Order: sequence, then structure tokens, then C-alpha cells
Amino acid sequence: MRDTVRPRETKDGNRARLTAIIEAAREENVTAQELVLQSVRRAILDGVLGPAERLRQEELADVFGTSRIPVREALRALEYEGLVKSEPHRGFTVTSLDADDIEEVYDLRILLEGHAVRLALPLLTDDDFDELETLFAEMQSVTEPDQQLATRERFYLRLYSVTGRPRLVGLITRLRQEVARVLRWATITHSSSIHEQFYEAVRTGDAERAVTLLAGHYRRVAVLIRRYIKEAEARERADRRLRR
Amino acid sequence: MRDTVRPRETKDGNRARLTAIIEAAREENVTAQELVLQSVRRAILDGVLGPAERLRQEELADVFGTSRIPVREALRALEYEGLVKSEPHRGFTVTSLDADDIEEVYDLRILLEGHAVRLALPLLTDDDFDELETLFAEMQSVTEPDQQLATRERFYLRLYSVTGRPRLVGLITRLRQEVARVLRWATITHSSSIHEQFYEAVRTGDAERAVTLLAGHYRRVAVLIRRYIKEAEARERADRRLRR
DNA sequence: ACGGGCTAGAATGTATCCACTTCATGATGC
DNA sequence: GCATCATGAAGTGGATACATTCTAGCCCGT
Repeated sequence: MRDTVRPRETKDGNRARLTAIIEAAREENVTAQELVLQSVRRAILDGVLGPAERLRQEELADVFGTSRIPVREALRALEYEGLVKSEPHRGFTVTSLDADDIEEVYDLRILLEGHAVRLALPLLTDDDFDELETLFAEMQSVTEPDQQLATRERFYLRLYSVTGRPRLVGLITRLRQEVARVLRWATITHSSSIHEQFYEAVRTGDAERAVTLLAGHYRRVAVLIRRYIKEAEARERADRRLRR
Repeated sequence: MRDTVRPRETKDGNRARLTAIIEAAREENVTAQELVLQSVRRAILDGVLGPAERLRQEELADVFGTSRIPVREALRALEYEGLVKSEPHRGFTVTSLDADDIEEVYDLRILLEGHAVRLALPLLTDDDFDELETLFAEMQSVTEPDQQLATRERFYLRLYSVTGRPRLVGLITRLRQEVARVLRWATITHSSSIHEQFYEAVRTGDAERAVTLLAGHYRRVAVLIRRYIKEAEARERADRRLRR
């Protein structure tokens, strides 16, 4: 279990999983860079490509069966999503998050998602409620962690989209993406009742209660993740000391 | 004056101005794509490349004396900054802002910059004040609109950087960038005393007053810009009717 | 033994070339 | 006369090939 936070563990196994992701995405894309972009994004979010892992262009090009050009453009795009970073002549690596990053992201999520909730609630139509009801039911019915994450994503983004503000929704999406990876390993045992309470507040149009619930939840989650990361870092350091 | 909002007016004149921008940036960059990225960004912000203008890769490559590859990567990066947009097989165009965009951006700016002010003020050190003092003096001393914009940018971003939060500062930078273009044509006759009042609040550490001033100012500016854009759109429509 | 410079290999940055999509123009049928 | 379809040019998307930069390992000196 402990090696989940250490990069570059099973190169071959990961490559196979990456191939699976590609196959799943190949159908729906026209341009090669879209294929690469979506596949690599998914691979990072699913933890197939771990933090600090180096992304060699040629290797990726091989896996995708394309040249390096579309790979480079896709990576450039991911850089602006914050999932990878690049230095001239040194190539791209997957970004890693430390405790400070978690604090910043969750702080911003509280700010932006809270704002979105306040804007969205008064605008909700019956059609919106119909859809949200379905998404919420889905979210509550699934049990596998990955699926819980995915359905939750859909529910909340659908709610925020009601605001009709592309930038706001885009920023929130980006921030959620950045920490989605961490949620996978730091499997939070969060009471799913929080989402029930939140949705109840949404139903009744009580924006302030909804925002309070959301903020409180995020603060608790942030504390848990930060604790997890600090422990992981401590283990890492201890490991390095032992190995000498 | 009226043609300032219409794209593609003096192609040759603009090309000359673009060349000037490139020469200014050529020194400090290592990779070609960095050169292209920074130059095109500046060109858009300075209005040399107007809204809805199409950006042909080959033409830009010509101007920069490079191949199309670095151009494409730079444009892809600008797409994620929101300054250009692309459709597969149709290429890149400079984005244009309508009244709704202005409302969204200023709304987010109030939210994020307000947050940054609240975080920054308690953290300000004497060194920070020294630098801010210098930047503020510069800002108040220049008179040319472009320079006012540039110095204001430096002052506020320096202040926000005190928070030590790269994402927050990055998001604010992006949003300011997006509307910076509009500020050029819609030359706001804003009382510069607002910045004096704001800085006075910063000096005394009165975060709430600073935020209130900032929010009020942005709301007024947003109204002015929206009015300007709507008038420009109306003129545009009238022009089109006349031309038939 | 240990640290610093140097060389070969690898990986990135860029240029040139080809393939395919899109769009405008004009021909053709109704 | 009008709509529709073919056809060409223009332009983007992608592949291959070359230039440039970084890096890891080796040699050498101390």
C-alpha cells in the first residue's frame, strides 16, 4: 500500500493500463492530439501516471502510434491545466501536490464553488431538477470509489453549469481535477450523508446552508488529505534514510 | 474612432507594429515558441491583433522567421489562457468579449482579488511596503494610458503575490489579461483617486475597506465597459444594415 | 577514494514535407 | 433563376528528419 505515493513503480503494468485507456478513447476523437490529450489526462487522474513521473515524448508517441507533434501539443495543453509542467529542453513531468497546494486548492474551491452555488440556486428550473435528481441517484447508488468520484463530478458540475458562466465552471473543473488524483490514494472515508444534506439544501433553495455544508466538508477533507500527504512525505524520508 | 472595434482594418500597419513587438521580445527568449507566445500575447493585449481576427499559422511563421511548429504550440498555449480559440481544421482566431463575458470576468475578479487582498494584508512586511511604495509612485506618475495600465498591473500583482499562492495569482492574472484589451479602446475615465484610497486602506491594514473600494470600482468599470460594448455592437449592426 | 571536467548518448526543439479537411468558386441540372 | 454538386486552392494536422541541448557515465587528477 505504501508504494502508492512513490512514482515510477511498475512501468510495464502501467503501460498496459495506459493502452487500455487509449483504446477506450480512440473512437470518439478526430484529431490525434485530442486523443493524446484526453488519454493522458485520464491516465494522470486515474493515477496510472504518478506524481513527478517524467513523460518522454517519444515513448508516448510510440504508445499512441503517432509522431511526437500531437503529443507535444497535448502536453502543452495539460501544462495549462496544471497537471504537468515543463522546462525548456528538459521535457514534461507530472506535477505533484504538497500540503500547501492542497490548502490553496481547497481554499479556492470553497470560494468559487460557494459562489457558483449562490448563483445557481435561484436559477434552477424544473428540467434542471429532473436531471440533477437522476445524477444524484446515480451518485448514491454506485459503490466503487472510482465511480463515486466520477458520478459526483457529473452531479456537481451539472449544478454549477446552471450559472451559465463558462469561466467559473472551467476554473472549478480545473481545481477539482488537480486534486482528483489525490482523492484516489488518500481514499477519504467521508460520510456520504454530506451530499444528501447538501442536495436537500439545494432542493429547498437554501443557498447559505448549502454553502456552509460544502465549505465545512471541504475544510475537513483538506485536513485529511494534508495529514495523509505529510505522513507520506515522512515515510518517504524515512525510506530514504534506511536505504543508505 | 469608430473602426476601433472592427477587426482587420490595417493589415499592413499592424504587421509593422507586430514586427516591432517581436524585436522587443527577441532578446530575452531561448526557444522560438516562447518568443511567439509572448509576442502574440502582447500583440493581442495591445490591440494589434483585434477580436475575431483569424490567425493563419503560415503568416505568423513568416513574420517570426520560424516554421509553423512553434507557432502552433504557442497558439495552443494562448488558447488555454483564453486569448484565442480554435476549432479542428479551422485554425485559431482571437477571442472576442461580449457584455456577458465582461460581467462574468469582473464578478470573478471581485471575488478572487477581494480574497487575495484579505489574505495579503496581514502578511505584508516592511520590504513589501517598500516595493509597493515604489510601484505605487510609478503608477501615479505616468500619464500615458498604456503605461498606466502596465504599472497598475505590476502594483496589484505584486500585492497579490504576497499571498504566496500561485494558483490564485495565476487565475487573477488570466482574468485581468482577458479584459486588459477592452480597457484600451473603452478608455475609462476613472478617477485615479480610487487607487489612492485603496492604497491608503492597504497601508492601514483595513482589508474590508480595501475590498469594498475595489469591488465598488470594478462594478462601476464593468458597467462602463458593458455600455461601451453594447454601443459598439449597435453601431456594428447599423453599419451592416447600411451596407446592404 | 572522491570530486570535477569531458564525451557519448538520449531527449527535446525545430524545419521541411506530405495528407486530409474545409471553403469558395463555378458549372450543371431542374 | 436558383439550388446543388463538383473541383480547386488554401490551410491545418501530422510524419519524418535534422539540429541543439541536456545528462549520465567515464576518465583523470588530487
